[in-house]
Amino acid sequence: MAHPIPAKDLRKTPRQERSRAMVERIIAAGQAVLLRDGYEKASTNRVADEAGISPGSLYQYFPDKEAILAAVIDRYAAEFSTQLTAVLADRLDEPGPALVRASFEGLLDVLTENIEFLRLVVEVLPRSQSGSWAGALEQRISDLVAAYLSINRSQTSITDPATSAWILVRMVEHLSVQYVLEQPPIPREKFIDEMVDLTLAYLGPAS
Amino acid sequence: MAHPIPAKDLRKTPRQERSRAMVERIIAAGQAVLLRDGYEKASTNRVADEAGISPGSLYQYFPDKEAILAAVIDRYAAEFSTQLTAVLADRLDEPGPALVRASFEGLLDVLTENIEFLRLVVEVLPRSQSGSWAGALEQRISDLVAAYLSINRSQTSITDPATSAWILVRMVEHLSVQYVLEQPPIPREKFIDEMVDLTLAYLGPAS
DNA sequence: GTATGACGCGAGCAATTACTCGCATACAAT
DNA sequence: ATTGTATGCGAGTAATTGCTCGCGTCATAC
Repeated sequence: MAHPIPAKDLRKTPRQERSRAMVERIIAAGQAVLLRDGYEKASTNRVADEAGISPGSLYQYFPDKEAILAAVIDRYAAEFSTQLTAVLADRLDEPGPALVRASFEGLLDVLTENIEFLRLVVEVLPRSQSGSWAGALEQRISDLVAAYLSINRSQTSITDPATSAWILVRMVEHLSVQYVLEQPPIPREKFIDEMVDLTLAYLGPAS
Repeated sequence: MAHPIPAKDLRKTPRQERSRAMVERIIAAGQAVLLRDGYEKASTNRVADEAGISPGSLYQYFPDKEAILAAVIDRYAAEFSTQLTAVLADRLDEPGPALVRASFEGLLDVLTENIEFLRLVVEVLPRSQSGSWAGALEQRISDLVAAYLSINRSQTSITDPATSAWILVRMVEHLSVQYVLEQPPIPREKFIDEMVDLTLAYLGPAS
C-alpha cells in the first residue's frame, strides 16, 4: 500500500525516486526509534542514525523534529482509520444486534493489529499531537452512529441520538483500547458479549 | 490541610521549619510551572526560578527532576483519592439506584474541582508516571464494586462480578473524565441520567 | 558530453539540559 | 559566645539537543 505524504509537512517535494525512498526511510526509522527508545529519547540524531543517513538530510524534507514524528503518527492514524472504516462498511448491511457485535469484533481486530504502536499513541505520546486526529475520528464516528440511531430511533428507547452516540462511541472505544492494552483476565468473547449487552441494554428493547 | 511528603522521595529529611517550607515552595513551583509551561518546558532551572530559589537547592531534597514532578502529581493524586473516597463513603448507605447516582455526582464534582490539573494528568503527562497510581486507584475501586456486586448479585442479572466491575469502573471513569475535559454540549444532569441508565440497564432489572 | 540543479553528507554551532560542589549563612545546642 | 551542622546559594560543567551550511556527488535535460 502506498503512503502519500502530505505536502504541507514537507519542506520541498521530492522529485527523484531516490529522495522519495529517503523520506520513506526517515519515517520508518522514526517509527522504529519511537517504538524502541520511547518518545523522550527519540532525538533527531538518533532517527538519522537508525535510518543510516545524515542528520542534515532529515531537514531537507521535514521542517523540524515534530514534523518527523507527526508523519509517523499520521501514517499509523491513516492506516488505522482506513482499516476501521473498511471493517465497519463491510458489515453495515447486517441487522441491529449483529451489526453491533460485528463492529466490536472488527474494532478489536484493528486495535490488536499493532499493539505496540497503540500503546505508544495512547500512553506515551502527549495528546497534543495524537489528539487532533483521534478527536476527529471520534467525531466522524459519533456522527455516523448518531445518524444510524436517528434513523432507527423507533426501535430504541433513547431520546437524544447525538448524546447517546457520544456516550456509546467513547465508551466502546475506551473499553476496547483498555482491554487490548491492559489484557485483563477476561476472555475476548466474553468481553465482546459484555459490551454488546451493555450497548443493547442501553439502547432499550427492540420491541 | 497538611501535605506529608513521602520520605523515600526525599534525599534527606528536612529538620528545621525553614527547610520544610522550602520543600513546600518547590512543589508549589513545580505545579505552577507544569500548569503554565507544560511538561516539556518544565525544566529544573525554571522550577527553581519560579520558586525564587537556587537550582542547587532543589537537589538538597529531591534526587532528580522526575522526583520533583512526581511529588507534584502525588500531591494531586492524594487529594483526589481522599476526596473521592470521602464522597463515596458518605453515600454508601443509600439504596441501589440512589447510590449509583450519588456516586456519579460525587465523581463529577471531584473531577471538576481542578480541571486544569486533570487535563495535565490525562492529556499531557506520559502515562508512565501518572499511570501507576491511577491504575492502583482503578484496581481498588474495581475490587470495591466487585464486592458490592457480589453481595447484591441476586438483584442483578450479571454473572461475573469481577468482569462487570472492570467494565463499569473503566466506563464511568473515562466517560466522566472525557465529559469534564471535552465539555460536550450535554447538560450535566442529562449526562448523569444517561450514565445511570447505562449502568442500571447493564446490571439488569432489580426484580 | 556537458551543464544544471536536486540530493545527501557530516562537522559543528548555539542553546538548553540536569546536576554538582565549594562556600557562605542561619540555626541549635552547649 | 562558640562550635557543629543543617541549610541555601549560584557559578560552573559535561552532555545532549535541534538544527544549519558549505561542499561534494549524482541523476537528468539538452
